Amino acid sequence: MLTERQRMILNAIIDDYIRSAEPIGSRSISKRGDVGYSPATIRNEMADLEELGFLEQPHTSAGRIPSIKGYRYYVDHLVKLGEVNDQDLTTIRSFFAEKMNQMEDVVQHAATILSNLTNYTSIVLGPETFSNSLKHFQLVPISDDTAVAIVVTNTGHVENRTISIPPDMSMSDMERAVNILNTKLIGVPLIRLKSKLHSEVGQELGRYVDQCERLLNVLDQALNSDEENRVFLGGTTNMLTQPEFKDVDKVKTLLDLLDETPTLMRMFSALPSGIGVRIGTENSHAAINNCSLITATYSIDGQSLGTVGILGPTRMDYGKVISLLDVLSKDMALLLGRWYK
Amino acid sequence: MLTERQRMILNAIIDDYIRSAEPIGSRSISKRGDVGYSPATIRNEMADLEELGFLEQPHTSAGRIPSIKGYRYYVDHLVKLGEVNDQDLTTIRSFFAEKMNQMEDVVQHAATILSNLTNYTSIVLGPETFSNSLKHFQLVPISDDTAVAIVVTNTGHVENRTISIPPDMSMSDMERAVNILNTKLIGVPLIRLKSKLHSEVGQELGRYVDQCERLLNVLDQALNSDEENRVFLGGTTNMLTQPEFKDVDKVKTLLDLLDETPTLMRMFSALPSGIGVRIGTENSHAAINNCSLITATYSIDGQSLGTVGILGPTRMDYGKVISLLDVLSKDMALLLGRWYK
DNA sequence: CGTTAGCACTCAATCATGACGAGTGCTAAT
DNA sequence: ATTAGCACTCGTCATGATTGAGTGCTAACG
Repeated sequence: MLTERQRMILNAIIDDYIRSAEPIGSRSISKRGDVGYSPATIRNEMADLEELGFLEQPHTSAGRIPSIKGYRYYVDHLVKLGEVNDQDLTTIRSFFAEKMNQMEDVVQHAATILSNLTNYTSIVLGPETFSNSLKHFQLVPISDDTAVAIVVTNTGHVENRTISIPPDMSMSDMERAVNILNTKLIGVPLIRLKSKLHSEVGQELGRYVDQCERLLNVLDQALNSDEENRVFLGGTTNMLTQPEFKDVDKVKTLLDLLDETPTLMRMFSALPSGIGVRIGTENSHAAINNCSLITATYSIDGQSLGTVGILGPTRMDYGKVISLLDVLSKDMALLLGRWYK
Repeated sequence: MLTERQRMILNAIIDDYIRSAEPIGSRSISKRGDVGYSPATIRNEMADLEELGFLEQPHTSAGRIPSIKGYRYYVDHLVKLGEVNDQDLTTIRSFFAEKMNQMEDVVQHAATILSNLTNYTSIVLGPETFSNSLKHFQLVPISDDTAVAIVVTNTGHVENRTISIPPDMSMSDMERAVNILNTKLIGVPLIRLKSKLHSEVGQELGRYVDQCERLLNVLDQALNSDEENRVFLGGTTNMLTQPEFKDVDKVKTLLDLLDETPTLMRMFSALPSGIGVRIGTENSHAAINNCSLITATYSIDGQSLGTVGILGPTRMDYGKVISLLDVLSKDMALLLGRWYK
């Protein structure tokens, strides 16, 4: 489809544009060591590339900038995935070497590292919990009519809710209820917990415990695990250093989007496993139509758990980011293994 | 110190400036219904007020804007604390009416309400936990060599950490250890937990349990309660709508500050109880030298627990914000009472 | 004597103008 | 097929004139 020379020129333009953020002229390409043609020749090729839709011209007498299609071709055929910088690698390793005693720490760390190394914004989706199974359930009373319900999953994830104890419920009733719940529900995936609670456990519980229904209702409500806490961000302000965000209004729409956890969750739910690249308008959400989102899923024993992602301007260092995400997603999976064995 | 008329004019200027964000001229003050003087008279008074340091002039032929000193005087003597808007009040009440089953939810809600109603940024410091006492301690093993340590306080606050189980430690040893810890440590304030762990419990534990030291070390490390999670923000992007933040660089320094939880904690640690107003350079941190921070502590049974705050431009609706914070801090204390009785 | 009308003055903001330069497209020469 | 040369386009920047909001001062007024 494209001649070798066209590919070379396209590649050069995009590389330069990624660095400079300014339209690239024929002269500057010609002057690069690796292209042995005069500006005029380059110009001809550039005109062709524009006609084919790979380049755009902001205005008549300006240089060319890559179009979405151009970036897409670059990512699919041209970009070379360099090794990750040695220095970056040691940064990752030393950052991860810290003793972390919560899964959330690992995920937040990953987000921070990513944004630090790239100067873009990182979005990391922590391990999903709904496929975890119940490991331990407990009620700790903290006053006459309130208690804390604690749920521990097989991965060590802990959730807690304050619930109201139905009046007239005795201590012994509560203990009995907890015992029944534990024997009946351990090993059940969280996602099936609610239905199982009502269908099977309900009757059993009713036999031994008064006020059973009210307790069930309260628990029912408490078991809505909050998926929203899975999203971790890093370097949200890095975008402000990019020239494409000189304008405060653009910044605001972007930052507002980043604040909307549910929207982010939805964005990440429809991603391919492995590396995924969404360029500009390929993103469904209008607020990031001049951004690119690169994602990589991480998995343990073949089961995909979550996603690490980098959001940057379309003019983004694809090569670096892709290889970085690749390395980091694997390192992260390794680290999370501690909770998953 | 100031004549009645001067106070009146100063008040008018600040009120108008808060609304318009633009230097106020003598003519516009004169045209207001409540001031019965010609522009010339106003000008004379304005010149005096400037000489006294209450007003500033951006440049010779512009109107006047309030100085820090002017705002200070306004806050101390002039501002009238209106009733909170009825509509706002119902917003608060209905927002808080939702059933919330975690203390953090209440605090996050408060931050959200505040930023929504004011269009400024809210910073809320949740209840401190270090004066809480231990209610319940537990270890839940999740694999051969890891377990989750769970700490529940008397206020229902739950913290959890993943710890490594020393090899060769038996299940029964662990159970025994947990029992000892529970009997010895319940009721002890978190802040004294670590020292007590080593001094008193250590020996007792050593008698019954092997590997006691290693277990203690692991626990020791796990008990570093993270004070950082006390900070909740709302409406961080609201600032971007303020004309004083048209400039992306200013936005960045501000947002970077808001990301630094430890700095925020330090800022909030030196606040007066009750309502506090810090105007412009009265704030220690350079990044908010053109902002004002208004704070209100909330307390239960006379004990101050945390702080709600609003960060806005110095040109901020002090009257509205102060009365709003006053109402909200009390409502919030009421709601938190559930966990504190 | 306090208040106000009038007037000269200042200065930021706005807009039109023109020079500049980076870059293009086309054509003709190599 | 490649390239040198040239006319042309258009955004950027500096310049200068214009406008208008606002001031300070002075003299007149009640």
